[in-house]
Amino acid sequence: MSSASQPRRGNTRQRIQDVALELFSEHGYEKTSLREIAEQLDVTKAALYYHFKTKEDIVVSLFEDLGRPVDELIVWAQEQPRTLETKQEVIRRYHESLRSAEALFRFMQENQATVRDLTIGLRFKERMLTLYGLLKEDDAELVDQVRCLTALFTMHAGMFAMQEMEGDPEDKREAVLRVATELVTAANPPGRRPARPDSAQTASP
Amino acid sequence: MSSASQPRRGNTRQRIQDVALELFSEHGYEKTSLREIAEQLDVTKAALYYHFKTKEDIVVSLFEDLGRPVDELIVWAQEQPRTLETKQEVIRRYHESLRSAEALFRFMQENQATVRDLTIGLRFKERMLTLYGLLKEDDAELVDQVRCLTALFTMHAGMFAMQEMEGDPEDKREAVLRVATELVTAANPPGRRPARPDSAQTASP
Amino acid sequence: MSSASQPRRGNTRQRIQDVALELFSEHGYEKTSLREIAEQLDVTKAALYYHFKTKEDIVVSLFEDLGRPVDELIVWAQEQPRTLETKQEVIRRYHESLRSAEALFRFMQENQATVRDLTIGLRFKERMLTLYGLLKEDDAELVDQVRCLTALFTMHAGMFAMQEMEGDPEDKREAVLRVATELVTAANPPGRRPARPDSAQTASP
Amino acid sequence: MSSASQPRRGNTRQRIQDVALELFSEHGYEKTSLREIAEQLDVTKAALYYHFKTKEDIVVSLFEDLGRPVDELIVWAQEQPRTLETKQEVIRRYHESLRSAEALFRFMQENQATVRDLTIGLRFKERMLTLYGLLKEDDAELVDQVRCLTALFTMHAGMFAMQEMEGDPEDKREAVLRVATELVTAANPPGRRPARPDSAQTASP
DNA sequence: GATGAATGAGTGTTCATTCAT
DNA sequence: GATGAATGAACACTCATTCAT
Repeated sequence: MSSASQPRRGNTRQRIQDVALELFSEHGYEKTSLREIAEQLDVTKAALYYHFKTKEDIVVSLFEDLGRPVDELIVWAQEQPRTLETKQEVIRRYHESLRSAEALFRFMQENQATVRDLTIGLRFKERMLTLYGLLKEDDAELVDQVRCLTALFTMHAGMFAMQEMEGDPEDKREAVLRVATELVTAANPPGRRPARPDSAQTASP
Repeated sequence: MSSASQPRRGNTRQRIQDVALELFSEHGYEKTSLREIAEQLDVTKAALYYHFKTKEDIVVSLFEDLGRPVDELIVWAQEQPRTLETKQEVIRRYHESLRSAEALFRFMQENQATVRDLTIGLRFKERMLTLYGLLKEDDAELVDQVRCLTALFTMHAGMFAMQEMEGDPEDKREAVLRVATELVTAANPPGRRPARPDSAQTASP
Repeated sequence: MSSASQPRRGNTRQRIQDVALELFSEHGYEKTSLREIAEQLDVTKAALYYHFKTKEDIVVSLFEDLGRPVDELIVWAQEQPRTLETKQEVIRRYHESLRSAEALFRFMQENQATVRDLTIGLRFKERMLTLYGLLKEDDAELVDQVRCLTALFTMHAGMFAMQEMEGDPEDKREAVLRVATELVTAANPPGRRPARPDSAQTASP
Repeated sequence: MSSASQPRRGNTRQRIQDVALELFSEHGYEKTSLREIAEQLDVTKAALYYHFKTKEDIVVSLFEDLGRPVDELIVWAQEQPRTLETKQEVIRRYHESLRSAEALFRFMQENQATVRDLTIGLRFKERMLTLYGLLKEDDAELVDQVRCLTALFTMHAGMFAMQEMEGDPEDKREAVLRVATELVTAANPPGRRPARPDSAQTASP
C-alpha cells in the first residue's frame, strides 16, 4: 500500500540492477557511469556501493540472476540422451531464455570487447562452448560445426537485428527459431544421411 | 640515407592506424587510450592529433580505408542481375573482404555498442542493410529474411568464434563460406518452391 | 571540537569561491587554472567538481552571490519615482555595492572579452542596461546619455585605476562618487534648463 | 595585375596583424589561438613564426604600429604650453586616434587582465599616466583628478558601449568627445574657482 | 617565405572508489 | 541503508613553440 512516488523499502538492489541493465544495454558498459545510474535512481553513488562492491559486480550479479535459466537448461540437457530431439529442444529453450533476458544478452552481444575483460567473460564463453558441445556431434565435420555455431549466433545477433525490421515481433522470433532449428538439424544427420531441414519444424512431439 | 634512429618518415599516419586498429580490436575502443597508442608508437599524444582530428576520426579513417572493398562490392553487385549466382558471388566476395580487413570487422563486431554512437555506426548499418537487400528477394518470407541476415552474421561472428577452434584456418574459412552460401541459396528458391539447404553446395558454375 | 588537522568542514564551497575570485581577479579567468585553485586550497581538482559543475559555474555562483545587492537595488529603484533624487540614490547605492564586491567587479571589468562569452555575460550586460535606463531620461539627448553611461563606467573603471594613486582610499572613493553624481545630475536637467553640476553634492536631503 | 584570390607577395605580415587584431578583439587574446589565425589566413602556424617571434610579439607589433599616433600626440603635447586649450586639443586628438585604431583599443579595454601580464601592459599604463599627467593640474584636487581619469575612460569604454545604441555613429562619437572635453574643462578651473562643466562646450579656439 | 611533423606542458573534465558519519 | 565530501588516476584534447627541409 506504499505510495508510488516514494522509494520502496528493500528493493533498491533490484532497482539498481534494472536501471544498470537498461543503461548498459543502451549505451554500453564503459559509457554508462555509476553517476548516471545513481542519478536515474535518485540516490547517491555511494548508495550503489552499499549494494555492490564494484561496477563490475553489478554486471556479475545480472549475469548470475538472469543467466540462471541457461545454466539450468545446460544441467537438464546433460542428463538427456544426445538425440536430435534433445538438441532441438535445447535450441527451443535457449531461444526462450534469450527472450526473458533480452537486455542482458543484447548487452553481452554488443559489448563483447568489454565483456571479454570482465570476470564473466570467461564464464560466458564457457557456457557458449558447453551449449555448442551439446549441439554438435563429437566427430562432426567442420561444416556441421559451423552450422551449430551459427545456430547459436543467429539467436543472439539475429534477434536484435530483426528488431528494427517490420513485422510482428512474435513472427520474427519464430522465424529466427526456425532457422536455428534448421541449422542444428542439418548439422545432425541421422546415421550418415543428413536430415532434411524441412522435417525440422518447431513442433514438439 | 636517413639515419636509423629517427623514423621521421611519412608513414606515421599509417602506423597510427595500424597500432590503433590492433589495440581497438584487442581491448576495445573505450579501453584503448590515445596514450597507449602514442606510447606504442613512441610518439607523443599530440602527434596523433597532427594526423587525426579526434580519436573517433581514427576509427573513421580505418573504416574508410579498409572498408572500401566492401563499398566497391556493393557498387558492382548493384549493376548485376539479381540472380542466385550474383548473390552467391556477393557472399564469396564479402567473405574475401572480411579476410583482408579482419581486425576492423572484429572491432566492429565486438564494439557494437560503441560503434553505434560513432559517426560510422550509421554508415556501417546502412552498408549491412544494403548488402542484406542485395541478398534477399523483394517479397521474401520472414524465414528467408532471417536466412539472409544469418548468412551475413555467420561470416562476422562465426569467423572470430572459429578462430579459437582447432583445425586448419583455411578449412574453417571455407566451411563458414559454405554455410553462408547455403543459407543464401535456401533463401532464394527457384520459382515458388524453396530450395533445400542441403542442395546449396558452394559449387561454382 | 574537531581536530585541527582535517578541515573537512562544510565551508569548502565558500573557500573555493574565495580563492577562485581572488585568482580570477588577479590573473584573469583563462590564466587561472583549476589546478592552481585546488592547490591553493590543498584539495584535488576533483573536489572542485564536487561543488561546481564546471569552471564557468564557479563564476556564475560568484556573480549570483555577490551581485545580489545590485539586483535588489534595481528592484528598489523600479518602485521609486524617477526623480533626480532617486537617481542620485541609485548612484550612491551602486557605489556602495561595488565596494562590497570589489574583486568581482574588478574581474568583470578586466575580463570583459572573456565574460562576454560566459553565460553571465548577457546577464551582466542586461543589468547594466537596466541601471542605465534608470538613470537617464526617456527622451534624453545623446550627450546626456553619454553622461549617464560615463557615470556608471567611472565607478567601475575609475575605482580600480584610482587604487594605484596616492591618497586616502576613502577620499578617493568619495571623489569618484561625487563625479558620478555630478554626471547624472547634469544629465537630468530640471524642466528644460540643465542642472548645474555644482548643485549636485552628495549631500542627501 | 595580381589576381585577388592569390596570396599577395610581401603583405603577409600585415595580413597576420589584421586577422590577429580582429580575432583578439572579438574573442579575446587567450581564446584566440594561433591555429585560428593561421587557418583564417590559409597558411600554417609555422608561417606565423617566420614573421613574429611569439604570440605576444604580434600584440606588441600591433601596439607599436597602431599606437604610434598616440605617442606622437604625447610628444606634441609635451612641447605645448599647459593651457586649457592644449588639454582640450589633447582630448580631441586622442579621440581621433582611438577612432583609427578602434579594434586595438577595444582589445586593450576588454582584455585588461591579460594585457597587464604582457610586456605592453606596462607601456600602455605609462602612456595613460602620461596622458593623465598632461590633462590634470599639478596640484589638482582629488575630484579633479577623477574628472581627468574619467575623461580618458569615457573615450575608451564609452565608445564601445555606445556602439550598441541607436543613433548616428558620428553623432555618438561627438557626444562622447563633448563629455570628455567637458570633464577636462571642469577639472581645469581658471584661477582658483572651478569652471562650470556647462561652460565647457566643444568650442574650438 | 613557408611547410610538415612533431613536442611538452598544460587544460578542463570524468571516473570508479572510499570512508566517516 | 544511505549520504556528503573527497581522492587519485586517468582521459581526450589544445596550445605555443621548434626545426629540418
